[in-house]
Amino acid sequence: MNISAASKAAGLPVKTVRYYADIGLVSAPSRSDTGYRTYDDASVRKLIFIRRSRAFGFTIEECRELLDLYQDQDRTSAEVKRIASKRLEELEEKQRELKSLHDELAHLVKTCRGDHRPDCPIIDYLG
Amino acid sequence: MNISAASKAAGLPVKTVRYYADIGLVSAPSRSDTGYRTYDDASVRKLIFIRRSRAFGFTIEECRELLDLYQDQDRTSAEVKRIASKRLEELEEKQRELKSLHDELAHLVKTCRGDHRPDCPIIDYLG
DNA sequence: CTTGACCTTCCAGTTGCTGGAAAGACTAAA
DNA sequence: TTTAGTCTTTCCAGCAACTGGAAGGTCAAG
Repeated sequence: MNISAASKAAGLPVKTVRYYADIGLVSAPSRSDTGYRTYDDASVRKLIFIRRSRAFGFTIEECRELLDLYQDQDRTSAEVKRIASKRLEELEEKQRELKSLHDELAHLVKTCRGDHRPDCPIIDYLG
Repeated sequence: MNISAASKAAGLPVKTVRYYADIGLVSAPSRSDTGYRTYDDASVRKLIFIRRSRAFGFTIEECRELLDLYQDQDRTSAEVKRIASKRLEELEEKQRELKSLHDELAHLVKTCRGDHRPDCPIIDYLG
């Protein structure tokens, strides 16, 4: 499999696939005689794993840990759960932040008349 | 006012205050004989305005527009409202994304035993 | 044989700062 | 007056996680 086939199979841009090997997140793929990267199904599975992990917002470093655990038959689910719980808490914190920002901005937008005149509660609040 | 006094008054790091002038978000401050930046109350008010705008997640470019409107006596509140509404929609979109990620991850974390054994629904889901 | 799609490497840019080095300026105490 | 300590300056590099583009080699179809 050349890189574009692997990228399609993994659902990641070609550039990103190369990037993940550059930073050592996945091991360097083997090369054809002419230097083309060649991928097998196992590599694609790892790329998919990373894509899904990234979708949850895990950092590259966390993806590295998760990938290690994925490939470790002696892993404990406790370790996986620890990493996931940490991310879950971050998501909850982010949700709280977002909600408070949202509610405040929504209130301002609602009270702004949005007409041709200059007076505006949004500007007043910011200034 | 030297830069550190202005930074304290505005609630922004010194580096950030310099940065905002570097990128032309605020105008370059006047300088003392020895080259120290000097700030007045009006500059500080603009910095505070930017800090609050940034807190809502407005990009630097949006802050630029908002600041222009702030300083424009002939602005229309419609223009302000348009920018704020756009941000509000983004916040709502982000909230939806976060909620769906959260719910999915929360479910996985809940169903993971988190013990010494390797089997784990989180890893299963990612892989 | 040519065309066009693919592949390579390398370098730069994105966003919004932040850190650090080297050097000059100011202030207060000894 | 010296000295120490705290400003301040500029400039350059780095963060995260890619993404874009240039210059050039490769491959398959017609």
